[in-house]
Amino acid sequence: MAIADRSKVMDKVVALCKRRGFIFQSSEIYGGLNSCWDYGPLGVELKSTVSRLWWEEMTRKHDEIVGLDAAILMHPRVWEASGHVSNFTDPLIDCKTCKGRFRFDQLPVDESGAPVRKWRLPSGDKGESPARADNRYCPTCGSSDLSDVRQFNLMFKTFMGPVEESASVVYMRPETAQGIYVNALTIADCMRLKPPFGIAQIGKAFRNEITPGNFIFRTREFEQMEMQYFVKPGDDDRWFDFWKGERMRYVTEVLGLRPERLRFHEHGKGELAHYAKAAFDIEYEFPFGWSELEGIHNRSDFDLKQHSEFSGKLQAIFDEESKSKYIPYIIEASAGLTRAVLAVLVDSYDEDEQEGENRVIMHFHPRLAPIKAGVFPLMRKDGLPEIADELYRTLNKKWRVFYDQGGSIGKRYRRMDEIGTPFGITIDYESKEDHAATIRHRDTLEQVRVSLDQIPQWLEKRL
RNA sequence: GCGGGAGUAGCUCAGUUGGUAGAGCAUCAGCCUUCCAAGCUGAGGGUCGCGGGUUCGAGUCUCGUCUCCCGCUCCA
Repeated sequence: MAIADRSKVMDKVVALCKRRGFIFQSSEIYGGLNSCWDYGPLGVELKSTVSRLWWEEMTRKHDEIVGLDAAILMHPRVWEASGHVSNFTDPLIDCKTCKGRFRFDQLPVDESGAPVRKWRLPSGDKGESPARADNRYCPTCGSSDLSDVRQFNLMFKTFMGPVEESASVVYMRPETAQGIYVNALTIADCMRLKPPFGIAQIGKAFRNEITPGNFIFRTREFEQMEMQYFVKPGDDDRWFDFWKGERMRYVTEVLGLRPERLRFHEHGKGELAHYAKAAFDIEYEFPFGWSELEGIHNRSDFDLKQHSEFSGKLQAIFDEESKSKYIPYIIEASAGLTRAVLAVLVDSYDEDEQEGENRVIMHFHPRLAPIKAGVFPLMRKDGLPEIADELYRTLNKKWRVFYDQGGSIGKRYRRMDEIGTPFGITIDYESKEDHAATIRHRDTLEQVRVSLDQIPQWLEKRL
């Protein structure tokens, strides 16, 4: 069941995704576009299933969590308040000797002599252009043969309106969270919510990553599933722990990822981001190494304080007990949808080698499988296709089911194994007598005989 | 963005000193086949990543560009 060389799994999954219509490169007939991927018929089924399960997990299981779909383009001031304008703009330089790349402000300075090199720092968004003169060197190889400073802004810019003036510059959101923060009080009002309450959102975000890569793991256009939970200050630690537990349960029970490939990491004080009071990562062991799947953060009142200050409108909630206003704390559960899809793909991939034959199997949980069952007439004659076709039409009203009468029965099973279809339903000659079919299980290869009119219920129980 | 490697059919590849594109698998049609792929017959599919240049002629030489893989940063 296990694949000896897991490092090859990425390549195999990428190839499978292309071959069988899960995910392929954007604009491929024009040579492709770096870091952009299109989700094909099976990929979109898988992705939307993962996001639907997340949505149900949030908004159905918790009465106090409501949904939102905010615009991708937001007022530019939002990103000043959030800290993205200043923190997402990195001055970087390259070492010409060892080819390393570093942030300018993290380079060590040799104080022994008089300043030799004058640095021209590109102006930031606020128009500041600090000039500096000193002796910086490469922390790796010690060389002082360094490139000029270049400004990397991780936010995509675009223009609002037909005229490209700087006044109309807007950013594509680099995270979905801010859409929730700026609407939080409106939503609390119109839904009559008091802390603790949550707002869930699934949507695209854009980051001009310096180095995208690893298939859909890090892309410049990506999809997030975020739930921001608003609580009273003082309750935040308790809710932080609560959501840690909820999210750990989700990745194991709902996504069904193998426990041995999951680990949980609570950040120490030194590694916290500027907005976070506490952070907890859920990491998955991808073929390329341990990487973050999602994070739970205690963002304190940082975000709403910032928006209060920048907008001039206090983002606070009235507390009946104390008759005073307070800015709620935010516990954030932020997951990468496209990362979850990748984790499910590589976690499911398996090869079964017998006598030189190689069977590729995607062990999707039936709940996640893009196609739930294959319906096959054993022979393409003697009325078997008609029976199979009728069953197919019945089942396909409720689930995505695939009808196949081409090739030997074994070949049809393999085709379904490769795309992770959990059940193969075969109509044989006995079906004409007993009105039943054989259902073959993808993982166990067990076969059971189920009456034709019982099949919908039988499937229902297992999906 | 920088350094290294690569780009011929959906996939894996072949293509001889530059002479005008092939194989296997896959796909489709038909036949065969009574439960775990690759038996038979036939068919479709490539302006050789894209764009210039050299040449009578370029998959083959040259330049540019795009994309992918491996490192250097960042994070969902």
